[in-house]
Amino acid sequence: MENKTIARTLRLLSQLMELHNENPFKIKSIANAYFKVDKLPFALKDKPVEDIDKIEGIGKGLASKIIELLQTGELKELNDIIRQTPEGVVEMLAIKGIGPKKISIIWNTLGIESIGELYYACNENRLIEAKGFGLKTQEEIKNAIEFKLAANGRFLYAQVEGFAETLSSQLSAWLVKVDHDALLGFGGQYRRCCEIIDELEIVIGAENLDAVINNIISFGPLSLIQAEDSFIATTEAGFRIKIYVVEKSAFYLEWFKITGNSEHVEKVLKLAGQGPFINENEIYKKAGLAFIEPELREDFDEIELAKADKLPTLIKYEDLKGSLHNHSTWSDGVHTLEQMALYCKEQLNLQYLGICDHSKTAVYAKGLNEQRVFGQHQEIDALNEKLAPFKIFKGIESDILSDGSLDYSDEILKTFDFVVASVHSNLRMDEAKATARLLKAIENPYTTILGHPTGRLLLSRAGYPIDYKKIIDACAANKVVIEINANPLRLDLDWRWHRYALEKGVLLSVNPDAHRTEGFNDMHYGILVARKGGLSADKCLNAFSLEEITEYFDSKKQNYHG
DNA sequence: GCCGTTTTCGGCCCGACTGTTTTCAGTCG
Repeated sequence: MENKTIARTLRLLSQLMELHNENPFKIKSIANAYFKVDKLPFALKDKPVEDIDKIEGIGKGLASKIIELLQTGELKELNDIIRQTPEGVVEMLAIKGIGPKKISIIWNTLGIESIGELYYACNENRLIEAKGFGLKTQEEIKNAIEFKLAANGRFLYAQVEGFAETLSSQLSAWLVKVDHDALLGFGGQYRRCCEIIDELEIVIGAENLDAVINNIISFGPLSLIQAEDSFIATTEAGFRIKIYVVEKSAFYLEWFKITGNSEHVEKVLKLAGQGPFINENEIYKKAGLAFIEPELREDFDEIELAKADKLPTLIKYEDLKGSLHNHSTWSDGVHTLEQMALYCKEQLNLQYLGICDHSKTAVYAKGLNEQRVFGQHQEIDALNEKLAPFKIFKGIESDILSDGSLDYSDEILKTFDFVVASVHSNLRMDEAKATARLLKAIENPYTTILGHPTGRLLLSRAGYPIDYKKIIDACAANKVVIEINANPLRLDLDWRWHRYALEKGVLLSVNPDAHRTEGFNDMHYGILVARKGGLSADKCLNAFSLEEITEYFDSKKQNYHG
């Protein structure tokens, strides 16, 4: 069992114990163990069992729970407490904005045992009767439930990627037997690299149409059923798959049709006619357009750009020369500064690493006070000598406080090579307040990059509302770069605003926000949405070479060094 | 349930913010 699963199990146990009003200190140590396990730099399953209770925060009791999980895959204590809790009540733990204490009241005082009932109770104005609940809380719970329901059956790109690739190879292997020369391709949101996938669309171009159609129901990995124009299946997790089977000669047209959104497809076909087409290139050629990459087929402005042959050369992962905005053990990261740097240098062949640990306000994340900022800078200086020509830039992820100021004095701020300014607290501001707050941070001469601009967590939290145009215009005026936070849960700045930012001359940066070496991998997802947004390498800060970015940081510093 | 011992049980305690209170509890990052 992986650490992540163990950690999640412990978290669930602590939440359920809180729900059942058990000893708060006991709960706290289990919750603490969840954090500790989640941050371990090694896998518990590789550790001798007798060493587990030596880990800080894990004593005999927790060690035995962990060992039980490792050996049996289950935890009796958890199973017992789950049995004593209605399923719907356990599900409520996933609603943002309410925790175990509030759920306990909802369950035990109001007698509500499912999310559906809870939603109904909000509409009937019944929640405000309970102690500690008022109109605002009721409204907030209602909104959170609506958000959660809207996320039902929808998945992050990163969540379906592995499944999709496996399915693709299984289908290919199956096709080799049934129809050797068939063609296969993904379409829809997956091929367009959308951040959220509602449905996985696949097209098969069959040489032997009958053979494929008559046998596909027996394709083992999916329980397919025949629908009107396709074969459909839903996985246990609720993910929908749709497979279209067409004659091989119609494959490219069909592939094209299921790839772009309907407006894009309609507009291009109006120009191109009905085919047949030997490939997608020919469709665009006949339409008098330059080839449009699948990511761009959203009926944004790509057809006009293709007509004028002004499509951007989309950035590729290989264009990245460094990685900015990452964490280390100095704050809440799993790996040390040196491990993070070596990984970038040796595994990823990058030229530089920007380290941006949390600032002092983020106490929960071991944020750096002024003293520790100096300490980290000394370590960076030493590492830079050791690892040259590889370079670690001294950065910080400075909290944007409620009034828009950063949480260090100018004296400290000027000691950094660059500053990522991000919001981590007070996330429920209205648009006017949230925008004003960000504007003030953008106008701060020490701000180099605006971090995850809306604070959203895809499918889980909406993020605070902002006036995008005002924010982007201010970034242009103050030469502030906007982050594309590459964590698949964030992908924030949203790709729909990349084009506007680029038009205004704002640079973007694909930042993984890595908290461990594996986190750098998220840059792949950042690149996918950056391509979708129309980003080219020359407008991407971390595609700058070491020399170029050094110059960029230096010129930014002219703003306050005079 | 963990830790750290004055070695066998007492003390454990992020801070800001919000919404609910009328002094504080719950939630969050």
